[in-house]
Amino acid sequence: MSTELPKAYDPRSVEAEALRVWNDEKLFHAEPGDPGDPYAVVIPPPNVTAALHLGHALNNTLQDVLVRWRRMAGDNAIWLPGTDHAGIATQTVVEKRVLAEQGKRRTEFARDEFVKLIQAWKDEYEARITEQLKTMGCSCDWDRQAFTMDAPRALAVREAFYRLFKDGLIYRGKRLVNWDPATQTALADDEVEMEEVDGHFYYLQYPLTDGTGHVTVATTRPETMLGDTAVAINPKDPRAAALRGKSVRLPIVNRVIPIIEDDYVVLPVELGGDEKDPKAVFASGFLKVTPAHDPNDYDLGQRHKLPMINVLAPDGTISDQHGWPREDFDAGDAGFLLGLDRFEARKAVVEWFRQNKLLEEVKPYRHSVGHSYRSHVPIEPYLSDQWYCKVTDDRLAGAALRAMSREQSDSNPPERGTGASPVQQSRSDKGEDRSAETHGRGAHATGEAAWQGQLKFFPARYAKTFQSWHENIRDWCISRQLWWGHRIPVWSRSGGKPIEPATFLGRDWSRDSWPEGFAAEGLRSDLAGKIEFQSVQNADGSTTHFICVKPGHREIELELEQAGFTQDPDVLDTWFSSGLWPLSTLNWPQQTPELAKWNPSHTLCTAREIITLWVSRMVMFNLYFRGCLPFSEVVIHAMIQDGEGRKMSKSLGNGVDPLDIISSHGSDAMRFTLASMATNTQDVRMPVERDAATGKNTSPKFDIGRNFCNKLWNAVRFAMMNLSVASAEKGQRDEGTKGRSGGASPSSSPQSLSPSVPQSLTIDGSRWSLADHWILSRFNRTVAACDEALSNYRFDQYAKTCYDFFWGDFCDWYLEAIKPAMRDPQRAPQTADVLAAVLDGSLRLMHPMIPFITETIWWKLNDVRPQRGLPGRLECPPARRLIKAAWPKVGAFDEAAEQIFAKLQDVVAALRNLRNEHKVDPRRTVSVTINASGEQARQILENREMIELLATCKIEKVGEALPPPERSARAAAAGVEMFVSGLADEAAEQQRVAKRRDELTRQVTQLRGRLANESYARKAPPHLVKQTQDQLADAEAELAKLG
RNA sequence: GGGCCGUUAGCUCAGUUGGCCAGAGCGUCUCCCUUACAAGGAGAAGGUCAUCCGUUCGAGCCGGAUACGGCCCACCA
Repeated sequence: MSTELPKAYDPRSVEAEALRVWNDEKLFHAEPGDPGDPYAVVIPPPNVTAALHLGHALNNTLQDVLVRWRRMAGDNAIWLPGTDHAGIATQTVVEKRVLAEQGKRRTEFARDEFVKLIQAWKDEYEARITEQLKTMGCSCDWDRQAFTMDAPRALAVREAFYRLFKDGLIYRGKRLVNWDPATQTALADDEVEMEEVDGHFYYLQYPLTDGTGHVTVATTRPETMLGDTAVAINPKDPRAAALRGKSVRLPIVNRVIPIIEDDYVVLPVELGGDEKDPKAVFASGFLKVTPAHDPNDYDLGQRHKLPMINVLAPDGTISDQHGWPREDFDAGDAGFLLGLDRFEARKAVVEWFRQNKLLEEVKPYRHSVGHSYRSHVPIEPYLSDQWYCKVTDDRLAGAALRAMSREQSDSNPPERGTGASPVQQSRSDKGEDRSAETHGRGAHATGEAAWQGQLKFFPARYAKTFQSWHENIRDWCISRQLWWGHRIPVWSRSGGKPIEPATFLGRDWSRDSWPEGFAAEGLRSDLAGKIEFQSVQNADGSTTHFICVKPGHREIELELEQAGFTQDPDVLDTWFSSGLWPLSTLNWPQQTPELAKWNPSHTLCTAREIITLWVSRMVMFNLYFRGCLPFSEVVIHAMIQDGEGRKMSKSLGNGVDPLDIISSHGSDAMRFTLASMATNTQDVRMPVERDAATGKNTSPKFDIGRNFCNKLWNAVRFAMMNLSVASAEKGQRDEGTKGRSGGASPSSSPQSLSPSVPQSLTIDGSRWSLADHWILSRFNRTVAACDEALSNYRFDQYAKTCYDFFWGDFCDWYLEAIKPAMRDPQRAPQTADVLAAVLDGSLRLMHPMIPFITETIWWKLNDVRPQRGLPGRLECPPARRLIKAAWPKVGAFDEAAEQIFAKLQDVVAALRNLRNEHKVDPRRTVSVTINASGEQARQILENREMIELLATCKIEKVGEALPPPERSARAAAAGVEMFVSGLADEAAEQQRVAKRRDELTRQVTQLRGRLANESYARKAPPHLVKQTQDQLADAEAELAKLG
């Protein structure tokens, strides 16, 4: 057994070995039957688009801290890992790569062929991500690693879809979606990024059909005029009356469209519009209405029952193949625009108006335009058939709102049915009445009592984000025109294909007319509960039947397909499967013991950007499908920005691989630094440097963690040398006292602590010094502070508490203070008991944050000194592996020892300061005379050894009213006066004294002023007034001594 | 336009219900390779707490306004 440790800590030498042991011994694995309260964390599954960056490292460090902490605290703790297929993001990445490498587009591949390419990418990055997490020391239960598209998760998705479909919470809708013409898919509102662009306002004249003139509409997108079906004017507009009932002839297409009145139309400034509203400034008062290409116009169109004319193809070109009626081409001359891209068409339309003298004006206009977060092209509002999830239903968003902690939500919580709902109702109650009859929360009623008001956010302010999102929620478009994702489990008869045979599944499918609703009328009885229907009336009067098949019934799917039904080609929005994550990772819908044990999980740890995208959906789904919350506490941590304050992201390419940092600083150093950065703030900056030699990124910010690890390592080196010696001696001593187990003294009765702690206070024959009492008390305070910090998810405070205790108290003071005792054979064994116990406790305390180094040291400590602990004072239940060792319990504080020790620290600091100011060589021992009375004199004398060592001095005399020795410098601290003799620098001393006098004078003036203030004396709490008086007295006394 | 967050030392950040001289790490300066640690030790300098007004005996902290920076939502007439 070697106790020799290398002088500098080398993370590489220990991290791999610790990982191997944890892994081989399956120490991250948990079983539902294990003892302890359940504590589960589900990982926010990283996207397989790319490797992890430091933002993920922060996210996962925090989770690992929590899981390791709770595991040590005795919980049955589990951390469920996995990755997300990230639909559009991953497909786009692979499309780009294939185009770059093979020069081929997605459409040149067969669907399953291309999916295989994406699958290969996924395999590669999933492996890299897993490797990164493991190298970071994440104690995930790797036996349960999941992927949002693997078989168990696919089952969960299909089951969820089927149930929502059955309950009327999924419906087919023709709606304006955010269409990305580049990737040709619909985007969720959250996937649209607003960007400021320089555009123009075009003023177009539309002639009135009665030949009495024209109206001028203002638009930034002139090409959409091809789809105009009305011109609107505000009824308050003075011109409205004269135009009532009139119509205009739309240029180019010659369509006759009505002039309608709607107060949505903004009045121009000259007619009373708001000057601050840019719209009013630019408005003409006439609004062209294009229901198929603008969300507001769509609403207007609905209100006025206007036709919708779609003039674009999915790729963003002008097209007559998607709902633009033939008549327009017969009547007008729009043909020349067909096939033009929307931006080319814009120019062509403007040019046409110019040539026909109908272009009144063009003004430059800067405004924000929605762009695809993937392809970065402008979004086109586009009319298309999509699947929607009716999250506006009370069973989803309403339930999520009720789950919120009361004290965190609004101070005046929304009254149900009033406050929050008007917006919601006006949005959701149009044409979505399919689910009315299936409503009812009866089944979840008992559950609701349990979860209502239980969801908490840390920091609490993020509860507002969550709340306002749900109060203003719109139905969620869940279909995506992609190949990478969960295929929508709905089969339909499309394109008027004949059904062969016409009768199957027990009913005649040649009929177009079906009864309303989802009744399974006429079906074969064995199909009950296996399929669900929805029928939709098409614009041409025909009916489309949509059939959702319950998972596990491939034979029905085949039967449908043989009969001419086809499965929907679209896939589900990636958040649909992510939203099921807390359920699906535990293999829901199967009722597994794991599910029963760990759902709800406890804490979700994520970044604020996905509170709405992800957290919301998990809450809604878990409440809906299982009647309980997915987790009760949501921790939103800071986002890591680069040195310029930009978000760290793949697309910006400023991400830093945690493995780079681990190679420059070590995993523990990275984790420590990240934890200490996890404050209550929103963002933290991380200036990054690139190492020219290795090509890897690094940052000096991580030095703090590396230095701390090195300090820990070296403190242990020191302790080991002493413990191994001491334990040998101790063995001999113990033989004389009838075979007590390895130094741990049996707990007789813990001593009550006298206020003045004599140096020789003994427990079971062991003499404990003041420093021993002090460090134990400090340790207990540290445990309490760590518990507090971790319970409140203040990882920075946890890190700082450990840092301050270990470096500031343990290394700087305790280890120094006990050096004389460790050299004294009489005292060494007892002191070693304390040293070993405090070191043991410290390792436990810091393990969740810096697991590798603490685990490694733990093993060495077990070798050198297997039995540790101070019975009744600091219990150290033995454990082979630190990861499974018990979390420390808070013991008694020793106020008296802390007070006295603090005074001695002040005395030492004052002497050191004096030495430095007088430029005394650090190696030179100086002579000190101390003026102190009674109790203080006694304390100084009792701890003389420590003071002399720490201040490199010799205390010559301690007493009352001792005269200052010749040529001595003076210092004051903790109410005692010190003289250091033999200091040559008279000038320095004069300067010091003068400076101190100034300080004191200023202080006295200030304090006198405060006390002279009558209201202060009257209104401030008495103990503060007393304190002020004492301070004044002290300052005046010291000033007097200075002369 | 609505909402949220931030502004504290040269840099990155703490500062708990208002109450000692506003703190830490890095950087800077001085001294020291002392037997755990130079990735270290001892000490020092450095802040009108963004600005203004208010509440209070007392404000970095509470209230109001302004400026700057960032984020979220809404909005492409």
